[in-house]
Amino acid sequence: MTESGPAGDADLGTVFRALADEHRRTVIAELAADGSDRERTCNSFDLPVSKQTQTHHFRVLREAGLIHEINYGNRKGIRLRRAEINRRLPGLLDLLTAERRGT
Amino acid sequence: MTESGPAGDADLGTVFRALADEHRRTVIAELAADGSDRERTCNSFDLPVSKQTQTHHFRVLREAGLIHEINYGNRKGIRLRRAEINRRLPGLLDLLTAERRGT
DNA sequence: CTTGAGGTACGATGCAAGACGTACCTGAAA
DNA sequence: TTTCAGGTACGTCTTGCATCGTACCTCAAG
Repeated sequence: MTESGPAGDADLGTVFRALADEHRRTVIAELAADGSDRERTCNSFDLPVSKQTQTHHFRVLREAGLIHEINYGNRKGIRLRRAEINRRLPGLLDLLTAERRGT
Repeated sequence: MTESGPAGDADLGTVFRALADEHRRTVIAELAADGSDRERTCNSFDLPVSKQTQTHHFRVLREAGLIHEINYGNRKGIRLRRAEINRRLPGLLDLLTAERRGT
């Protein structure tokens, strides 16, 4: 239900708003930098915020269509929607990885 | 004197925050779509907000390093910083023009 | 079954941001 | 010089959002 974003109704404003936050940008940049696209846990990003706030951030990223969230009940898997992003917003991930590398 | 943004200290968060607003995104998209890069007036964008709010929006765009504002005293010229943007944030303008064309 | 770590739901809070009203400045044209 | 449209400055209102506290849920491991 309601898979919005790059793979759905792709609102560029929603995507930019999602990526305006440094924590969320860090998450996507890390995912984008790892070419293996393996599933990661929310915890593995070491965000310096409470878990409630993390829930919030990952939800924003999901609603922007940037990630998939796989629910296992008591834990959650995160996966970058690389293909959809590159198809609908080509160049976006490059911007993020470039910033992270300190261009 | 504080030329921030793509041509200066390029904070991607500031740029995304600037482009998260639909009015500002419209401005940049229109500028990007016009290859002639001619100078335009603030009025020529027909933003459905008051002139005070327009002043605000153009300031945000300037502080994000996306436009130049040429002050003539009682009127103002707007110019896209295309070269700097394409150098520091390649692909960004394409994302905006693509959205506007209804990709 | 109990425990505990990972997650969510809901509410509260503090702050940033969009929008406008009023007042004022600037310069071209009448 | 008077007028007036274009812009700015400042204050205010309202909305959105990042953050956290409290409470509850879920499942795997004892």
